[in-house]
Amino acid sequence: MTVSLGLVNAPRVRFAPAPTGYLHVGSARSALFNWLYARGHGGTMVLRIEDTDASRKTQAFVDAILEPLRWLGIDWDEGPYFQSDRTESHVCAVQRLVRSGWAYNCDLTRDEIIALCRSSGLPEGYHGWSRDRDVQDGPGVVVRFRVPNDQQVVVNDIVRGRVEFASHTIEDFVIRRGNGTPTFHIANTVDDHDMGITHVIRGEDLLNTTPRVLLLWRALGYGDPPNYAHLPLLVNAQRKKLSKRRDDVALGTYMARGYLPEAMVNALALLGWGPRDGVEIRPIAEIVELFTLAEVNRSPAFFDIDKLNHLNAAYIKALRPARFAELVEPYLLGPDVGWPVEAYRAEVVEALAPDIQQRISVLSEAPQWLRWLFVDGIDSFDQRSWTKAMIKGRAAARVIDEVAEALRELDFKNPDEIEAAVMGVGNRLTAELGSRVMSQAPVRVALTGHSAGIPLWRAMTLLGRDACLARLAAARSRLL
RNA sequence: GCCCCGUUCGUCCAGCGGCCUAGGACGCCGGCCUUUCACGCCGGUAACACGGGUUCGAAUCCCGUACGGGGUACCA
Repeated sequence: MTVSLGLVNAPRVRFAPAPTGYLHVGSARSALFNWLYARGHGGTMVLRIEDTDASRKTQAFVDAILEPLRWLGIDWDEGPYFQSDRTESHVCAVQRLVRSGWAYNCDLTRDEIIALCRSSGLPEGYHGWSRDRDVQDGPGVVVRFRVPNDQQVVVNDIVRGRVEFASHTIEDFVIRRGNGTPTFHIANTVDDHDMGITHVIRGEDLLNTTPRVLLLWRALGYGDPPNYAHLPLLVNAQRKKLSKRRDDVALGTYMARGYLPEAMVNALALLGWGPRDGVEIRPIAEIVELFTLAEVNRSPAFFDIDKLNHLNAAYIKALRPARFAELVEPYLLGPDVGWPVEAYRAEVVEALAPDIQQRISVLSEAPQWLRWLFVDGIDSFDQRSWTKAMIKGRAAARVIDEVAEALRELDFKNPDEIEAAVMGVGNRLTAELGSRVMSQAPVRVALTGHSAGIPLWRAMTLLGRDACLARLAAARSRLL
């Protein structure tokens, strides 16, 4: 391998996901930490798809990884390379190991291995059974690595420090399957070497495989191995490693729900690491600057959706109205949004943007705050809101009648006039009836179907006089 | 079983031998603002797993125990 002199110290990292059909938040975090390290050190980020069996080298599987990475803004300088394209090199390495005596053939099945353990009284496992049997290669015959008997294999982990493994606890693992394909260990070793990887940054679940790679590395005469950094796992509320089945781990679902990539990346960066100054919400450029691998935690982190929501809400609030309107549009034009697409008006959404931005934490919550604006009339009232404002609220019918009367006079250009009219009714009735009458509540429910919403006067200006009067009348008729 | 890793508020993070009466953030609770809901602001709740060392001094270093997790495949 040749390395140009000026770049000798520039690190090369790699993100090496298996194509499983989607990108996992844990993988995304690994990708991010690799990326942070590379970007912070003028390094190179290599993307390598670990499709050892090649059956998953399809555009769909690859896109399922690349698209979320691009969305997050995690870019790469080389690749994607495909492990399946490099099978020849891997097999070559296996052959070299066989020739040099570091690896040998084995034709034992799982059952035979178990039987051997039983009959010899050894604990279950592979005890070098075929080491000296001189098995001939052929179909179904695997190649195993001859793990040295009494050696300490040391992993100098940037995150965890020195981790030692006694080689006798590692069994002679398979490096080439019975069908001739290389396994993860050998492929990884050869690829990391050939690609000049200087730092392997990945999840702690791979820590135990590292001594094997180190052993292979040495047997292959590769020289100094890469540096390793094993990140703490991301776990669920039960403190188990995030799993596809149990947990909500696909990046795509977060994308779809309306999390902003900036917020997602910011949140991911805070899992297993934190800036010393305690400032959590900050631009990625600053995180790149502050991030160091040695500061990464050693204990598992729970991926807390509440925290994510908080970050996302903060990022949404910070959006300029025009930008917010642009980003939220797909959510307001969705199929089950509840109003016809023709009703949608982008300029109104932009005008209301600040009102919506402060009320939602994910973009997909936007429609519920704007429904009243785009529907033809209120077809369903929120039950609790109706009960409170119309039934329990005092004098709802009179409020509606008098507000409608007052509104007829207005041109609806000025929200202040509308406010004065509605509040005037409330104050008048309060004086007349001798106890507080809230005029805003029934009006709001009549016009929007809900007791919670954006400032009423603004909403009414947008609705216009005719719509307001019609909705007031419709609600009023339900009160009889 | 064996191997490896870990353990600071419910959660995430800070703390790298004295600045700790342990700090920030999320959540939760209370208050202020407000004739809606929010936002914002103010305040509160709540943690160094346990036991031994080392040291003048330990959340910080060492050992052990407990608990949690990961790995233990012809998955990666």
